[in-house]
Amino acid sequence: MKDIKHFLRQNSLRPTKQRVIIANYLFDGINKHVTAETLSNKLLKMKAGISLATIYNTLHDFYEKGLLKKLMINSERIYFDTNTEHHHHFYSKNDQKLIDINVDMKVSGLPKPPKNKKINKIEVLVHLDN
Amino acid sequence: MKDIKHFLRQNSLRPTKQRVIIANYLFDGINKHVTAETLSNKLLKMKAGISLATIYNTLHDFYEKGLLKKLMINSERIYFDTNTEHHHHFYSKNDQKLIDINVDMKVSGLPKPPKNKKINKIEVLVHLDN
DNA sequence: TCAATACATTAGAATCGTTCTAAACTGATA
DNA sequence: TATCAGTTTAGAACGATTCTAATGTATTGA
Ligand SMILES: [Mn+2]
Ligand SMILES: [Mn+2]
Ligand SMILES: [Zn+2]
Ligand SMILES: [Zn+2]
Repeated sequence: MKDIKHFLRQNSLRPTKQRVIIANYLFDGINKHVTAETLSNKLLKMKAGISLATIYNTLHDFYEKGLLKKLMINSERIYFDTNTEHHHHFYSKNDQKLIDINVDMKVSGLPKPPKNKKINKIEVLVHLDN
Repeated sequence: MKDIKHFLRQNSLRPTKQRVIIANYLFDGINKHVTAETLSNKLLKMKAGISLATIYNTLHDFYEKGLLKKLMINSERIYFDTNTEHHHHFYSKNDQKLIDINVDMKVSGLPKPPKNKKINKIEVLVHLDN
């Protein structure tokens, strides 16, 4: 992303020092799956001393503006996904890693949803061994 | 289940008062999705004064013996499923409820897994609106 | 330019589901 | 029935996340 400050402003987010650093990292063109912890570690390596509270705040702010997707994969932590298109994932529990599945998959044989409910979205999670 | 004590013994679990009550409820022939909290509430209504610690212990003991499946649907709580067959779910975030999808669904167009990894299982979660 | 102010950052406390600890209890066995 | 391994339990601890409230900063309009 060339002009992160402009990008943040466009999304009604003040381009603070912290948000610029985080947005520069997250939206560098390479899709990422981060947790508060993995992001914090990455920022520490970059010598960016951003508090955990701000990391949580920023992830949620970005999420609220639709810049990130939330993935509820396991009960231990929340993943945020920079790929906001509808897509599926490989998940390796072993190395706690997600990999995007961008090809168009089809689910067939789906039964009707229960009365008065309608399908919002279908999520396929492919668990990997090892 | 007719003989819960025998059933527990068969699974190398001592048929204690608490386990018998919980197993009688969980394995009554109707598949269930419970959390520690929903199970605790149900047991309270049945006037069974079983501590939360025991509820957690028992759910995990049953899980370890393969009598329950664990479902990591969201980051707020762990669901245990009495249906241990491979199957999929409708999930209503709104009423925090899971519904089994027992029909045989097919996922087509799945790409190859990454090098050195193989597919363990495919889980389809159908999110319901409302 | 520069207050005034609305918004953002932060350390640390609080929350909450879950796990751990260690003392009391009980089912299995002889 | 005594023994003891396995179980239950209250309450403490844990860990991810959220909250609080004090401090800092981006924005803006005079
Ligand atoms: Mn939890
Ligand atoms: Mn969490
Ligand atoms: Zn993704
Ligand atoms: Zn199920």
